[in-house]
Amino acid sequence: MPTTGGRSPVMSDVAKVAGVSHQTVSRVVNGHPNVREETVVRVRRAIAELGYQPNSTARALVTRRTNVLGALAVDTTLFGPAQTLAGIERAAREAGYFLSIVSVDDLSPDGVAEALDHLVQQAVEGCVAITPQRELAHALAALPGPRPLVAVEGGEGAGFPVVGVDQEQGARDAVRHLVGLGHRTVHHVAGRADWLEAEARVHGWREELLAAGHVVPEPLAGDWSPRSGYELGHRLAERRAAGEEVTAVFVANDQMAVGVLKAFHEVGLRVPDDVSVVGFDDIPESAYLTPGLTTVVQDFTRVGTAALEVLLGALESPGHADTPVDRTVPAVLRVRDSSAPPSA
Amino acid sequence: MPTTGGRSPVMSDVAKVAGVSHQTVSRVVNGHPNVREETVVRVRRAIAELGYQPNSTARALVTRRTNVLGALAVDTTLFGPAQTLAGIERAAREAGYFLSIVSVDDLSPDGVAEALDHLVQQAVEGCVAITPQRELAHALAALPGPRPLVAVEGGEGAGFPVVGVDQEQGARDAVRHLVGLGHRTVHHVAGRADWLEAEARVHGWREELLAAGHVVPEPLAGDWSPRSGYELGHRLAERRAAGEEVTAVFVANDQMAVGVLKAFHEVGLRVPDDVSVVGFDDIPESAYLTPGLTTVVQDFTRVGTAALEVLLGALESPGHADTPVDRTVPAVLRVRDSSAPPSA
DNA sequence: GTGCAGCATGTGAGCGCTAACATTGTTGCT
DNA sequence: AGCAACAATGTTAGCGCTCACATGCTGCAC
Repeated sequence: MPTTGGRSPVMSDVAKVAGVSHQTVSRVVNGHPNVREETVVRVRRAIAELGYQPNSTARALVTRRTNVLGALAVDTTLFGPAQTLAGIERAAREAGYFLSIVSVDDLSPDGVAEALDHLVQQAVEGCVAITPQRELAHALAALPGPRPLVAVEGGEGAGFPVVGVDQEQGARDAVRHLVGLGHRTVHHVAGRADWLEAEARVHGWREELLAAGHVVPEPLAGDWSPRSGYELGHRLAERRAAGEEVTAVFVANDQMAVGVLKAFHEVGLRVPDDVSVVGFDDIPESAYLTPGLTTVVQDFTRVGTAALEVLLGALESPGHADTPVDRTVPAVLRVRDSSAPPSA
Repeated sequence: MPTTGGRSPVMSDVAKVAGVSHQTVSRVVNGHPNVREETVVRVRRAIAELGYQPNSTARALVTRRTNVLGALAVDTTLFGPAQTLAGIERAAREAGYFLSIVSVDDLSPDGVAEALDHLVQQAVEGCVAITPQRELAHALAALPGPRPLVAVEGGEGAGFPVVGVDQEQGARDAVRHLVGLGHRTVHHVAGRADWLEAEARVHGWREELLAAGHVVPEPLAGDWSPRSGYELGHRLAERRAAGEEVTAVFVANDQMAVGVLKAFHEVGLRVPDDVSVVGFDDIPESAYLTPGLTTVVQDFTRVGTAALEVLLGALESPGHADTPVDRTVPAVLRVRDSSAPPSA
């Protein structure tokens, strides 16, 4: 058995064993035509014998293609971003790319710049950025960074394509559902004010209420966490106790809805008998809460896939990079037990 | 202003502008000593002027260090793996490494081999594998793949270090808590049978029950999902209706506990008055369920950090690779409202 | 003055690969 | 027969960088 003296075999080692030139080995490895079938077999055998692995670094140096895509993520402990990331990862792998991930916790321009730099240093060929916060989207648009870049969930008009779920439509569907059940107004527990998704949901909620000719109550500002939902749920209960009409609540995400449900339960408010509750996200637990939570489903996997599609498109035809195409995935209302007509 | 004729500037461009040799530029970039202060300044200025970015590929080719670590993840839509991954990512970045992620959905040897190959192709310097399933851990041990490798949450004795939470201790704490409250036995809704964590929790539960001299009921096999918790919750209620003593349940994760809670609620079983429920994971919702869920907290971030620590250790002293050190992070019981002494 | 550290810098080679061109031998067509 | 086209292979150069070594130069001891 031939040896390469301790170091891992390189192309010329294979060439020697197969009795050809290193270039022929390269041709076989890269599937070029015009190599005699018998030669291919010989080279393949030599590769197997030596356990040769092409050196992707050397290849990248000469081809100027690293085959690496970057992903900029925010808090991946949240349901949505984590799901989206998973979708991106799968799509990237299927397209033959590696995916390098950097998550950014520090939203200041410096923090974002550092994260982007990390990606640039790695010479990624393109990048998907999950940018649900306004601040992040702005920083991204202002900073130099990897290009082409596709934004997910926010940052319209910043000069790069944006892919995301139609938040506003989802919110309107939720409100329309409640109004359709006969509620004369719908309260809103909003997500973090600096999140674009929160803003879009507030907007959709308000517009739909306005369109229906209903009163628009003051929204309550939450932060996505169950805790804030719990606190605001109590606030809502107080409003009701004070005589305000509180028969339906649209909560900006399911985690906060969990808190709202608990608060209502504590003060003896029954859902949906006394108050209807509609959430957003459809986390796995939602169907099994008590009562089962009516919510708006976001297909995060599809968002991830779509984002990668757009990115790959930009990679293939760099000319089109200036004409950002926004891709929107529809949100779908899933009705369960937490929403019902108002009692009398 | 000097130009590089369209192409991005390389080291020799900087050298020309600064009036030094490319090697001196290299020294400045890499912070070598023995460069005159004035020269450093000149080179720095030239770098800034040209917007020079060192080519990491070329550097990697000659140094044989890619600065990339790999992460093999399973279903990142689950709470635990996603959290762990986030911890790994952060630790990797802080240590100056890039992190390339590949998630494996196909647990067959072929699927795992493909995922590993993806990492090897990329010439990662080391790899963290999240391996909660027995099958995955086995495939990993049998297959050639990136080395050094650190396993998270499973795969003891396979020849590489393992980092994880002490599942068994967590389970025992949960059971001891319930037994301490006066329950004469504790039922168990288990996780997916092919998961090592599920197995460890079953084991801990059984041992603790045995140690307390109590009856060990037949565990119910779930699959981590709220749905299975719901179904098995009903099964448990039937057992109770049939006269069996069901006053306490240890559920292998919080998501299933959500389903159990719903099932109990449907049949009029009050928690904790009629039955105590203890979960595992402490997902963000747990504190805000009704009632607040007593559960076992796993510090996933710490697991991720610890895994990377072990990996970096192995990277620095390859000699020690043969003496796998297992690192275990303790689990902590968090008592809330869903557990109480049995009634009468 | 000579010798020899030691600092500051330059020179050359080569990492492992692919692209471009050069070189054969083989075919087909006039 | 003669020449073009093409298939199969080899040869050379170079991607952008770092390493090892070579070269000057200063300063200081003898």
